[in-house]
Amino acid sequence: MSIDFSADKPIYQQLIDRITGEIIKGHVKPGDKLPSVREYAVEVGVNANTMQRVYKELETMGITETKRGQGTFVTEDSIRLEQLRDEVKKDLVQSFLTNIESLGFSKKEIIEHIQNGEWGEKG
Amino acid sequence: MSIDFSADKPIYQQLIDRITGEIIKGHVKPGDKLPSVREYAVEVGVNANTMQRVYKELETMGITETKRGQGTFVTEDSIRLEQLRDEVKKDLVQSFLTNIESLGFSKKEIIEHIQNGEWGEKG
Amino acid sequence: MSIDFSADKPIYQQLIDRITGEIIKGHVKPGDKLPSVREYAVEVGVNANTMQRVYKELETMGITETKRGQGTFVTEDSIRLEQLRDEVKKDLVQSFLTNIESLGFSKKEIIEHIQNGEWGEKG
Amino acid sequence: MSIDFSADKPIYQQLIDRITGEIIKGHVKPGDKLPSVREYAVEVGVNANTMQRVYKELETMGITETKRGQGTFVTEDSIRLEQLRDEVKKDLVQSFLTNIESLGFSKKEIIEHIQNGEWGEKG
DNA sequence: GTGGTCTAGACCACT
DNA sequence: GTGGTCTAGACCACA
Repeated sequence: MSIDFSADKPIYQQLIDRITGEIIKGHVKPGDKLPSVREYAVEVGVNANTMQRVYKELETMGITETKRGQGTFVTEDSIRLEQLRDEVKKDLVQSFLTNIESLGFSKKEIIEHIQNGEWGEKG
Repeated sequence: MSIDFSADKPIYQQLIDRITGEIIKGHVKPGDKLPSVREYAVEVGVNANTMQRVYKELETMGITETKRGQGTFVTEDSIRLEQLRDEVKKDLVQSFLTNIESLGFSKKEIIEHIQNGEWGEKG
Repeated sequence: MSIDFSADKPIYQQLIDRITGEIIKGHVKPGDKLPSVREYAVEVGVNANTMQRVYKELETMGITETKRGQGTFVTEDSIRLEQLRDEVKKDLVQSFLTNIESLGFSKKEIIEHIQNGEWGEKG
Repeated sequence: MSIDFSADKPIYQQLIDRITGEIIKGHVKPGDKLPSVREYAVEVGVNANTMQRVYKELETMGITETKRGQGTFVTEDSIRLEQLRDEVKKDLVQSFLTNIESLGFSKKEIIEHIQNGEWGEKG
């Protein structure tokens, strides 16, 4: 939930993932207004420049739209959001499988490990 | 199988993963001698210092042992190698699940995607 | 206090020992920021790569944490620092005793020599 | 007792320490004949060149004497052997104290640790 | 020949 | 500015 400043994953990427996650989960809906850059930066304790970059990338990805003078909003293009969801899922799985392979594990073994694991929702 | 010089993952990490993978797969066995630093560096087309770093890291991980003037050998401590396998698997899955969660996907949905995907054994 | 460029012990190891010592002595405290790699390198007169290696090793040992773009900090995990102190002390004494033994001295004789010696507090 | 091929201390140095130790302990006496280079090399499983170096350094140190055609003998100069004992002891303690200091421990604390330790002869 | 250390200098991503 | 990676090339100790 919180930002890990020592992680290998860049802070801005962690923030992109978090916001993307909120949208995927439906906690944030198409047309919703995001906090201002400064507000959000203060909230999570990062530099405003970092948050600026996050918003910029989100807009580049077509996830948000900026209305001058009004702020940043989640796009109302729900088809785009569906695309986003699929893209993200595909990338996630693809890079995971690449890792599995290069490290010498079989897909079967790993899936079993995930299913038997003691994490999260038991889904 | 080969090194991606433009990937986000550093070359030396790719090499560590590769060698670790070879050991996990059993292609390289306890007590086996690895190629010399310079030899291996030439083989994969990286600088000798980069390969040196890879070997050093492997030794720190307890995977290899160096006999001065003779070369670098995979440890004969097969218990350590079993540990290694488990650690690597656990880390792999753990970080994947963290990603899934922060991006708002359910474990169930992702596993289905992996199983139905067009990768790996069906690839 | 200063670096011996012609010692048998590598420069980077001397630097690790020095920083570790500063922490053990309490001159550097949990959460303190270390000088930047380049800054410190200039200060002691070594190459930046050498210092980079020192910092990397310290991080691997769990003594420091790096916040990207901000610098390197002593871990705030004071339990880890206590562990460190004990580990270092144990290793120090253990390797000394191994030496004593292989060279054929008794522990008693050596301790007497240390206590009567012209070093340290009496120096 | 045995040679550690993966240790940080060079094999030849380990062997010098061992032989020196045997003399200090009195297991090997002034005038005693040492095994031939080849014999000894086979016995401990090292390269003959390595053992050659060991014998050469011992002679340089004035500990042994070579009689052509007869072999290598521990010097009968018992004053030299006493000197040797003292030199070795002094070096040992000196380097230990240097380490203690650079790592931020007090002499007192370390001696207590040695005395309370669960090693060796309890001497 | 083998690993290990160090330098000099370049380039990159992140904040 | 901060840490991180990589190259090229030199030099060293060890077996």
